Amino acid sequence: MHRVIPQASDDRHVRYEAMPDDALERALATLREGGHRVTGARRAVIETLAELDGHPGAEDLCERIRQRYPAVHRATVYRTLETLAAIGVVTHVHISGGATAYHLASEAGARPHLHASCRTCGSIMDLPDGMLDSVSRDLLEAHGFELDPRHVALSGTCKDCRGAG
Amino acid sequence: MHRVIPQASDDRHVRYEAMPDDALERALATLREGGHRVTGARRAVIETLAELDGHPGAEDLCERIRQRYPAVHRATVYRTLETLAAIGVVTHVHISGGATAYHLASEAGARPHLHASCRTCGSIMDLPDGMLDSVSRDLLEAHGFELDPRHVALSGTCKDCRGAG
DNA sequence: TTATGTGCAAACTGTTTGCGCGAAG
DNA sequence: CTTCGCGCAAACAGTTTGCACATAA
Repeated sequence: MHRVIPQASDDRHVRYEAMPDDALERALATLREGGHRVTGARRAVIETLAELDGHPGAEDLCERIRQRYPAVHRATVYRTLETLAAIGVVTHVHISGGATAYHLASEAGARPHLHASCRTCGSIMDLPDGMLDSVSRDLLEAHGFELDPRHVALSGTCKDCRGAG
Repeated sequence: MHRVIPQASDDRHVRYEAMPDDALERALATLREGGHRVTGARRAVIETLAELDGHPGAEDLCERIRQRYPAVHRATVYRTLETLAAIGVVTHVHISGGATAYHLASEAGARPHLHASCRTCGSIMDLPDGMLDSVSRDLLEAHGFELDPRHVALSGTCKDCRGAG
């Protein structure tokens, strides 16, 4: 695969707000620094990640990628996400009863944070990073357990669903 | 080949360890009260649940059940667990990257509690139920989100694995 | 008798893996 | 030219579902 990327000028549902190219180039640099190769598939994954809002799962990414780069295979997306996670370019959070959600670590406004997912509607909300600090401390002191609060989303019912229910 | 291990074939009350009959009968009563039928498969699931220590997943249960009641199908185990959960006879916790864990709600020493699972070794530990109370309060006040702290296990690294790592 | 539960096979979601080819370096 | 990454198919774990038959009430 070569750098023949149909950077659509006719994009109807693609918004380039925060200019992903910047994030893209930084990600590619990190990839090179780690001794990894820069490939079309990897560009595609990073670019798509930069473009998608919310908390897309791997399958969401696959679907979106397929629209522009039909040659990029699902398995490659998974492998790429794994690689990118390993070098810190993307972060992921496991959602109870759903797909793992990914986003670029360097995304604008994406400093470290926690997640909570709604059991009813599946929506995911971001939470302040320090929210579980005291629990973490407790857990470590009392049980020797080192909590990784960013690794899994908390579960419950969101505002809207509480209202509706 | 007889009785290397005490077996229950058509004998309903073979019990080599103490007591699950009590929990079993209570569970069956709840089942009846809810207008559900008492069946062999349901007995098998409850009995096995009472017997297994730790935090077995549905597949663990299936395997154990198959040893004694080979006719009970995996799908039935899942459906039974769903039913029992609905009427409050069993509780379940979703484990990140693993199987949902079940246990009898009425089990000895099984008052409500939280769980944490080790990302490295997969072990599951019980935690005091109130551990996330202040976080719950925060979440509700600040974000309108109603946390269900028993629904998902916290994730991190257990004492042993921290030592080893 | 009759609704409810069951066994079975098959689908399903999310993810991983072995294989040989092709392309990045 | 030598790896590393790729596409592909297939396997995988955990769980759910449609169907026809069995059975508890």
